[in-house]
Amino acid sequence: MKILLADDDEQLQRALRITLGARGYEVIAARDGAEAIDLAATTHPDLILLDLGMPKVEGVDVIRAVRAWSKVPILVLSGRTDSAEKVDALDAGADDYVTKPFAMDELLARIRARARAAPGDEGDAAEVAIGDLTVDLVAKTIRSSAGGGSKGRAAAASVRLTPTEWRLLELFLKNPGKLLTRQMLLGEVWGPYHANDAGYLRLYVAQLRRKLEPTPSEPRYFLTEPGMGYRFEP
Amino acid sequence: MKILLADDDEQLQRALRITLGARGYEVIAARDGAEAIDLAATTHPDLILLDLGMPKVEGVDVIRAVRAWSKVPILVLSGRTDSAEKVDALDAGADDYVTKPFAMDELLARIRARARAAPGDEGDAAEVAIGDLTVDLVAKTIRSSAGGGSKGRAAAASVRLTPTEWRLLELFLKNPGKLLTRQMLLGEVWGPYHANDAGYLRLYVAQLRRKLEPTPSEPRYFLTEPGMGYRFEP
DNA sequence: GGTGATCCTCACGGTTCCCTAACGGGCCGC
DNA sequence: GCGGCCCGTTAGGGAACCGTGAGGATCACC
Repeated sequence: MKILLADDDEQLQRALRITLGARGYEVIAARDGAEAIDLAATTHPDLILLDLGMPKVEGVDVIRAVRAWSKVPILVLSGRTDSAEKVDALDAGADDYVTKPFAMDELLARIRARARAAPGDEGDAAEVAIGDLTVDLVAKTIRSSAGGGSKGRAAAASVRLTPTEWRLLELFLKNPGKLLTRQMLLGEVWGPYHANDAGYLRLYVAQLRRKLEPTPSEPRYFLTEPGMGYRFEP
Repeated sequence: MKILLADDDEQLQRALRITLGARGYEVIAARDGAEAIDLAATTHPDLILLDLGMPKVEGVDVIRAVRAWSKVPILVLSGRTDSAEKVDALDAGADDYVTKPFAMDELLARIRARARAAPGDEGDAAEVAIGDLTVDLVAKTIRSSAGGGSKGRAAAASVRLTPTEWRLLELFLKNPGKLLTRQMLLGEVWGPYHANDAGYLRLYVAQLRRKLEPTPSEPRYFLTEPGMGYRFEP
């Protein structure tokens, strides 16, 4: 359970880091809005604790930027008690709003509530079949489904994906049949600032096809939707 | 959007009923905990507004009883500010906790946040039927509803829409039965600067008809309103 | 310091899509 | 009957997009 902690208050950040760490959460720290957006994209946290009023990027803009490509729960911390600010943050996509000062056990309970609602990543069916290959998302392995023991090992050795390829493949396999827009794919894999560089995608989709499709020149599983994006069809 | 309002405070209940009703929510009222559990089971609300400290059944027990069989979002209202009570309610399964007195616009924003996170139990409202075809607006797919196995696959494969056609179709499907003027359609699809170029529309409406209507020459779903615009009739 | 893998940039054909233009048919007023 | 208006249809050019290959930049590891 990774939590992205975005707060510029040194003292509060240390206290939260210790408390959350003791509860078994893995804490990633960001000190301004830009860093928060960046880390949200690169580390894929399971929850974001966001302090409004950080330097560089306005808090509501951080929420909007993250929501443009991710549904990760966002819990806002703020010293402001205006209901207008709460409404803005919640409508921008935040899931909860806590005003400082707050009781630590209440914050922890709200974190648990958000984590509970979040779709469990390590749910079921970590294995997906693509043609003659079987992909295991948790073990990060690909083996040949067709019976043979030694042959299977040999095939597994021949199909190896790079980290970026795994991130991309994970997105496809978790959204079978659905259209994934370029914007969404680029945001999830490379971060929100590269949402316009379409060149990356073509290259890595081509590599996935070359490694996973039976006939890469005529894709059957990783389909192109011209002008919109790509689609994984099981 | 149905909201189950469980509150024994007569005055607050009336105020909430009026406010929520004005926002387009359908309000179901319960006056004690037992009635709340009962109505939650029989009416299947989309969200529960629950006041702690109602007679007959303890608030936290209501939460547990509902959570035993449903994941409907529960938003707790309470006059108690103890963090211990908040923790109990949240850990029992509540999704949010608001202390009275509260600002009405904040409550509404929190309701929107909870409603946003709940994508509906199973029936995706994103699917619309047009004749023998079923359109899924989020997955951007069109498949044949009629059972036929191989024929269905073939039809699904043959119906592919371009990005502009999807934008236009989305407008029609989101405004069923309503007249859409040329001005409105052109502005939404091609931007505000092309509001007078009527040529685009004829072309793309024709393509939608050719791809979706059973008999494109005699439209049944995408109707022309001469001199004004078009209308989608489900 | 060398080596290998990974990631990104750049440039080049092929395909798809979008828009322009022109033509035919139904409806209305004259 | 006749001409104008609006709608439906078809064909074609230009632009954007996609697939592919080669090569440099960066980093981990030996």
